[in-house]
Amino acid sequence: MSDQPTAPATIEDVAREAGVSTATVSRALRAHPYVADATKAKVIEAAGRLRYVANPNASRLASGATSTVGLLAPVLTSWYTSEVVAGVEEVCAEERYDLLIGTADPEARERMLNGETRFKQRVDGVILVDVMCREAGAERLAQLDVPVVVLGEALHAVDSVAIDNIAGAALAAQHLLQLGHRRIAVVGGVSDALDVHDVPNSRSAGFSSALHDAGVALRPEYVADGLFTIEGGCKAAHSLLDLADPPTAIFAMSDEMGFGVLKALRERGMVVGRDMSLIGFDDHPVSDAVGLTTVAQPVRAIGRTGAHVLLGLLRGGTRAHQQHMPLTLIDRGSTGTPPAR
Amino acid sequence: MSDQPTAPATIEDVAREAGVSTATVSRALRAHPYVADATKAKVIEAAGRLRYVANPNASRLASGATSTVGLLAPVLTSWYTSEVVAGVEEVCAEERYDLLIGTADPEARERMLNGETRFKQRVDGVILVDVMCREAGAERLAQLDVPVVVLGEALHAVDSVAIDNIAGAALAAQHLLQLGHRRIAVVGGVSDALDVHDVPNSRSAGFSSALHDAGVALRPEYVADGLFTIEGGCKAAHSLLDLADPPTAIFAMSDEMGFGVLKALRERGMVVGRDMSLIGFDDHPVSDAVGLTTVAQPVRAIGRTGAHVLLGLLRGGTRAHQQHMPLTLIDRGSTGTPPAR
DNA sequence: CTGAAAGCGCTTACAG
DNA sequence: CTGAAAGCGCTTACAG
Repeated sequence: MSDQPTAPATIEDVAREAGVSTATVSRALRAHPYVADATKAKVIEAAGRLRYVANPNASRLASGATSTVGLLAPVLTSWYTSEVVAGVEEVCAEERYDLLIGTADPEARERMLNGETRFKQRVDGVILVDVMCREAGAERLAQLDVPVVVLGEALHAVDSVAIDNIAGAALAAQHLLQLGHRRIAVVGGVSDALDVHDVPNSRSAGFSSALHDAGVALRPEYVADGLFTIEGGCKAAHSLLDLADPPTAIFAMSDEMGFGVLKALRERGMVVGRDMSLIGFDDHPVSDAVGLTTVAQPVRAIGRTGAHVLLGLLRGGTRAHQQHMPLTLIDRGSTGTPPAR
Repeated sequence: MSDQPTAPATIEDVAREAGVSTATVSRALRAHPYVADATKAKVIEAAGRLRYVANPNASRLASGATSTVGLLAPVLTSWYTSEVVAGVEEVCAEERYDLLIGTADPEARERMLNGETRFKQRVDGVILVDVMCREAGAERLAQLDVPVVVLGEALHAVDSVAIDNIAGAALAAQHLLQLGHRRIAVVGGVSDALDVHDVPNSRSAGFSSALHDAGVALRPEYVADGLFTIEGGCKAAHSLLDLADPPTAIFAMSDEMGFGVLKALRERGMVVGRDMSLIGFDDHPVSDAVGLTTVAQPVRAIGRTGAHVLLGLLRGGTRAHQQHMPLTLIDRGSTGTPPAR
């Protein structure tokens, strides 16, 4: 009857309180079948009275399951990653899984691929965000003793959730073409991979092939590296504007590079949408404020879907393979018809 | 000698391999004193050969420590929070603590204050980010059986790491006053608390008292609610600009509200820094791109410091009490002298 | 449907 | 400095 503020209640306390064995308590509390309804009610009632919560370390040790999902990402602070993480966290919380987060510096990534990770014995499954492991890396991931889901990159050897970057870039291209642009530039990033499935390469491929389909060639001097940063986008835009025959429209492969382009335009006294058309990619939360037209991707949904795919695997489901999330173009006025020459 | 890809090595395997007891393995691997150097070397060598990693659930169950830090925040996706989380994560990784993240919806917050949380028995200590528990809540937190550190709000009953919001807002006020502004408005947020220590109230207090010290009154009609969102900042700015006698300068209590103000100015064809001076608060990563003058706070350092304070407590250190992080004004040109009437 | 008992893989007094 | 043994708090065959 007396409050015992120290030492949380154990399963034995509950068993005693309910007048059953600890085995029965364990079964009753986890909705295990074959427990008489009356018994179950008694146990739940006793557990509630004692504010009993099973010690996760003990149950994990005994059962062998960790009830924890590991999440590895290169940076946590980008808008994209934090949104994905939030989606994963939501689902994990709903499904009563813990989320263990690790930062994926190159070494951590390599260790992960080798199976010797900080996650060892700590997690039931792993979600990789924007780690870019390529198909070769995916094959090594598939050998791991825990299921893995990769987010942001479409893969075959392991389950993945991604967007169709080729189609997304084509969407941007078609929008600019429809407005009448022909001198169209791209601000993107150089990739170390030849793989068309990585982000810069596939957006680049989708964009240039859409131009090509319309009979417009992507001139080599219209391709500038923006490093996927705001500052890089700014510099890239300046270099494009310094050309003898500058473009009338720019596709920035990310909204953040697009912000840099906006900065460059402002520095030159140019008005976006009139003197220069600009379209981004992502739908960053700031894009609405600055009026940036963009190809929107459902970032939080990517995180949620990834978590659901992984939890499905953990529950013995079959592989979901590649999931492609939908893209939509949002016109905010940063694009317009090309200015008269 | 043969590779056993299944079943990770246990402490018994290592003990056998090294020819010692499991107790000695346990001591040797955790740099426990009183282990002969030769023995220790033998054990470390054997553990390495077997790729042994102690099962965290077993060691936690046996030792009673979780080696895990819990982090609770209302939203994970704001730039501010994700940056703080990244700082906490860095330190936790360095110090070999796991990080367990939870979202602090109002109910979770209340449960936390009551000590019945998802973190129960899972963590050795808790970090609260932007939860706004006030001194009364802090006193309840102090009763918890684990140490707690609060970030973003200066408190007495528990350790806290925050900035001096009053001084920061004064910094902004002085900057505008120096430029010659007298008709100065504030875009902030209404607070449900009377407490001068919460963010909107203290920034508001610091700002108006700095104006007052210069003999300038903050007119009631120059105070607008921006809801701490981009959209809210935009609407607030429009309402200020619709006044018969509009201000010549605006202090936005957050950079994101500042972005909204920028949007409103653009919508009205006004040029920031010339037609209207604007200063924000935070130093959001986009602020550099849009040229927003702001009061910068060291967000990642807040996270890192908070983690260090908590780990110090976990290691038996004494309370660190309030930590105030430094603020700096960054002039990016969105402020200028008032326009001639 | 329920219980007694073994076992999960560590850590830590307690002896020596 | 080291080992035998108890114990951390659960889960889960195995019987019944």
